[in-house]
Amino acid sequence: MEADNSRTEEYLESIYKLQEEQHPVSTSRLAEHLKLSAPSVSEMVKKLAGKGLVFHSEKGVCLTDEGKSLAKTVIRRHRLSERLLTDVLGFKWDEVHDEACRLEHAISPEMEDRIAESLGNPKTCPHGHPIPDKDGKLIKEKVKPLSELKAREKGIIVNVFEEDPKMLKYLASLGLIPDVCVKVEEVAPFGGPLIVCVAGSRYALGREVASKIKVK
Amino acid sequence: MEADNSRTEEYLESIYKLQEEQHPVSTSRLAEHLKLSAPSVSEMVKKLAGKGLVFHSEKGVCLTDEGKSLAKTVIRRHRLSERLLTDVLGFKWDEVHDEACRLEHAISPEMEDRIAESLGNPKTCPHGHPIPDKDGKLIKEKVKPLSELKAREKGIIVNVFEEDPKMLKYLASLGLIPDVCVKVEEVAPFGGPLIVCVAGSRYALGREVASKIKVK
DNA sequence: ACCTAATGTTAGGTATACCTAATAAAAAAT
DNA sequence: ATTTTTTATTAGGTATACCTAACATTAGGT
Repeated sequence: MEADNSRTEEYLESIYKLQEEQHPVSTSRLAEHLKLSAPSVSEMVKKLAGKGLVFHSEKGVCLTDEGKSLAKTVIRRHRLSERLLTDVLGFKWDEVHDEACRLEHAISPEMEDRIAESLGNPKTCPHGHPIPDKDGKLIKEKVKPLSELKAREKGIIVNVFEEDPKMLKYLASLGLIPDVCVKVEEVAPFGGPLIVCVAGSRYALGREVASKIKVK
Repeated sequence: MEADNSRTEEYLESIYKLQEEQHPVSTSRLAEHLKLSAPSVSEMVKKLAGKGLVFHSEKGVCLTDEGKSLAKTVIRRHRLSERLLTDVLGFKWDEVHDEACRLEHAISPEMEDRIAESLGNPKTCPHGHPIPDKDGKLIKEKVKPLSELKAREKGIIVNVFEEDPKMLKYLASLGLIPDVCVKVEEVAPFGGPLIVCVAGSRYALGREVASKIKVK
């Protein structure tokens, strides 16, 4: 009876992402991230636990090995989809997130393989996030937020922790995309903006924004 | 609340296809095609009627203009997906149907446009069926089944009315794919096989199979 | 220690899309 | 003309995944 796993996949993906920020994931954070009510999430988490994909620790929800593996598969499909959308179909990096959110649940293991192969096994998505390989291995580079650089320090953008299309469009317009070198010229005091230099141009960048740009 | 139209799309697509063979579509034919029980279909059809996508005529279910238009959109997405899968991702024509059945519901109007553009606005799917254009126009070539050709007659394969992967694989192995010229050498009597000539080779082909190959 | 605020779960309810069993109506066969 | 078969629908039921309202539990703040 052709199970529809898309809700399960969506939950696991969210749990995985939240858990990277802060380990055991609370129901409320998960509900907020999924834009669902707390009871809905509470109930669904119980079902996921019943399927052996998550378990309840003291402080919140944790993925089991199987759950983590499935989550990584979904993330792999999401990021491969994004690459397909940009590299083959000519989408801009600010247009791909929502599309990929739908595609990730419609991709078979075979298609996953073929996309990866056709694109030359890309290591990252257009936003610079690592694409887990078939075995779930993924290379996390050691990065820090651009906002933590001091005046006169340089860094290379690794990834951008942002999904809002408007913000992404803005960042691209400044040339703030992965693999680009940024130099912090000045850091305004009292949480003020950073003056950064990208490809010869200078821009003032809010702390909030800068904290989402990860550099090495 | 982000409606999930995939079931609606699936029904409309089926109705459209069946209606091409025989105009008003009976509930039972539809149920058989969708592999669902008759009551399920009966109920769903009522809902589709409520949404103004189909209506009940004397003899069966008919698509409204809106329903037909939506059906063609789904078919366009299905066939564009198939082309993407073969032309870009290296799938064989016998591997694409099921993949496309899932993809067709995950494709936005924007993605539809980009696929079409990237592939140079293809006119047909890998099986030779026409891809409706954005306005729902589609060019149906005048064809007849290969099985209706007489001895010594020639034809060019336009499309193959078959979804079974095994059969498609077999046909491809004989070179029986769109745009190929076939000559019927002999027609065995009493509904027996046809002896056909394709690219210099001769094969015996059952009537059943030959009837699914449409030529011009 | 006590009250407030945040967090989590029960309880009860909705919509969607499926099912089987039974019934009604229409078409085909005898 | 009557029986049989096919076709369609109604009735009643299931699973999934969502909801609000109410209650319970835990954590801080003073």
